[in-house]
Amino acid sequence: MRIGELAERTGVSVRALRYYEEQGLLAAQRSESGQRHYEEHAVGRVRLIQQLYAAGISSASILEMLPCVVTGVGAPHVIDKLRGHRSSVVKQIEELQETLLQLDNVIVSATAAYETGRPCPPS
Amino acid sequence: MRIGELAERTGVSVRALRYYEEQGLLAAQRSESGQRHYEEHAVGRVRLIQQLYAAGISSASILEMLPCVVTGVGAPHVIDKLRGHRSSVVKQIEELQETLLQLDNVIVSATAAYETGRPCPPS
DNA sequence: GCTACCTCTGACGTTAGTGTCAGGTTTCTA
DNA sequence: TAGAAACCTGACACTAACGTCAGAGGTAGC
Repeated sequence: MRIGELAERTGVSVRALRYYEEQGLLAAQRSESGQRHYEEHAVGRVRLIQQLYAAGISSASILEMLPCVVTGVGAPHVIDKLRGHRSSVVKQIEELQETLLQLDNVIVSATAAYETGRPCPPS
Repeated sequence: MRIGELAERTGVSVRALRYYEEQGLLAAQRSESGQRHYEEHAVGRVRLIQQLYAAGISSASILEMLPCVVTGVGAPHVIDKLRGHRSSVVKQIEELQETLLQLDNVIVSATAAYETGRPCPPS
């Protein structure tokens, strides 16, 4: 498929896909005229990249661990890095859960305050 | 307390604290000479701001919802925004949990591959 | 073969949250 | 009271992941 279709199927912009290629994260075949052509599995790859980005992992780190993620084989130092990212993700989840509690707290009391007309500061 | 102490106690840089003030997120008393002085509760406020930033909420949004977070009173449209942020946080948590599973998967198979010498692609 | 749409490269712009530096004032400690 | 350390404003720098634009060429339906 061409870049536009990949963009549409993954929900990622064409610009972002070219950027991934620039960073070495996503390869493409080229037609004679220079247009990019992607295999089916590029869809999964793009989703994986997006997930890792969302986890706050930089493109340089993703680049380093991608072969390992794809092939399942990795040198010890790469595995160490993966473990490091793992614990950072765990930490992020914990922090977000705490934020969620705070937001809930605020939403409940603000809603109550509005409904009753009586301000009621969150605990 | 002065800005240096607040920075140390919150783990946030002096520069960042001044930036929060610039954005209207964090007020300070000023001494005659112009130095900032913070109350004790500024510590909690800074941590809250950091949490919201970590949840991907922009300073403009934080500014809008901060009075509500602090006082527990909010207009309906602010409460709506809070609910919007809440669901975005929930989504982030879910995505991070999925990422965690993927990382675990990779770590396990890469470790096994290294230990046995037999590459074993992740499922 | 015309038209509309897609794609190419290259380059500069954007946003957010700082880092850093300069040049000057204030506060603390010995 | 001197010197060190902390603080002030203002300004420019930086990073990351793109957005956007220009100008040119490629592709597909009729």
